Amino acid sequence: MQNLSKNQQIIFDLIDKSPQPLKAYSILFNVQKKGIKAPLQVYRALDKLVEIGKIHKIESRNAFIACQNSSCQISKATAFSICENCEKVTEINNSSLSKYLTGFKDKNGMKYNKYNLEFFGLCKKCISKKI
Amino acid sequence: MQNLSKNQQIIFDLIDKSPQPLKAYSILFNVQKKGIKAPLQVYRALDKLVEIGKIHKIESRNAFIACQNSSCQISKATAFSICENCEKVTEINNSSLSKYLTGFKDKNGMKYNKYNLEFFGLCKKCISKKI
DNA sequence: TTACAAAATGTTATATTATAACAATTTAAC
DNA sequence: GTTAAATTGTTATAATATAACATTTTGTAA
Repeated sequence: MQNLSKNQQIIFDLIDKSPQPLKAYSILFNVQKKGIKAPLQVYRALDKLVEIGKIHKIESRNAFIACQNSSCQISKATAFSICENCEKVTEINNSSLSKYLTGFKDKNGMKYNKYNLEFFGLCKKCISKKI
Repeated sequence: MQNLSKNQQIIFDLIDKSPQPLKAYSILFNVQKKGIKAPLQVYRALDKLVEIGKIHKIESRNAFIACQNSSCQISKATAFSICENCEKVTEINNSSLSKYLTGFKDKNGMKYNKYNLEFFGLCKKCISKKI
C-alpha cells in the first residue's frame, strides 16, 4: 500500500489518536496550526482515507474513526457499536457477524458488495452509572 | 396510535407515495404549495415521523423513506438494501436477519436496543443492464 | 366550558456538513 | 527529464440541520 500524503497523514494521525470519532470541522479546527486551512482539504483527505480503509465514517454521526482492524482493508463490511449516552463508538470485529452478513441474501435478488451496520445502546460504563 | 398532525400528514403522504427516498429540502420544495415554507417545519415533522416509526432515515443518503412494514412499529431494527447505481432503496424484512441482529451480543458488554443496517450493491435491473 | 399542559406551528436567523470550479504543485512511473 | 496522475491551495457556494422565541392548536381533566 502506498504511503499517505502530507495532509492525509496529518489528518489520519489526528483521528487515529482520538478516543472518539471526530467530525470534519473539528478536524479542520485541529489541523489549522499545521497549515490545513480549508474544509475541502479536510474532506479530500477524509475521502481518500475512507477509500483505502484507514478510517470509517460513522454515518449516523457524520464523524470519522480510525479502522481498528490491523489489516485495514478497504471498508466493505463495517459494524459499530454506539453508546447513545456517552457517544463512545467501537468497531465490532466479529467473524460470526461478518460471515452472516457477507453471506446474506435477500429475496430481492440484489448482489451486495458492501454493508454498514450500526448498533445503538448503552456501553458498560453508562449502564453501571444507571444513566 | 394517535393521528398525525397536518404537517406530519402532508409530509408523510409525500414520502409514502414516493418510489425512492426523499431528501428534506426536496420535501420542502414539494410542500411549499401546501403552506409549509420553512426547513424547520419539515425537519420537525420528519423527526416525529421517524420517532413513531412511520418513516426511516437512510443515514448514508440523508434521505427518508416510508416504513414498509404494515405494523409500522418504532424503528429499532432497520435494514435496507441500496443500489449504488440507481439509488433504489428497499427495506429488508427478513426474520432470520432481524433475529440474528436483535440477539447479537459482542464481547464489549454493550446492551443494544437498536440497530441500523445498510447493504450496498446493484439491484437486479442494474445488474441486467450490466452497468 | 374553562383552564391547563402538551404538542404542534410559524418565523427569522444561523450553525453545520459538504461540494463546485479552477489553478498550481508534487509525486511516481516510464 | 517528461508526462500523467495525484495532491494541494483557494474562493465561493450548496446542502443539511438546528437555535431561539412567539403563537396556536389539541387533548384532558376539573
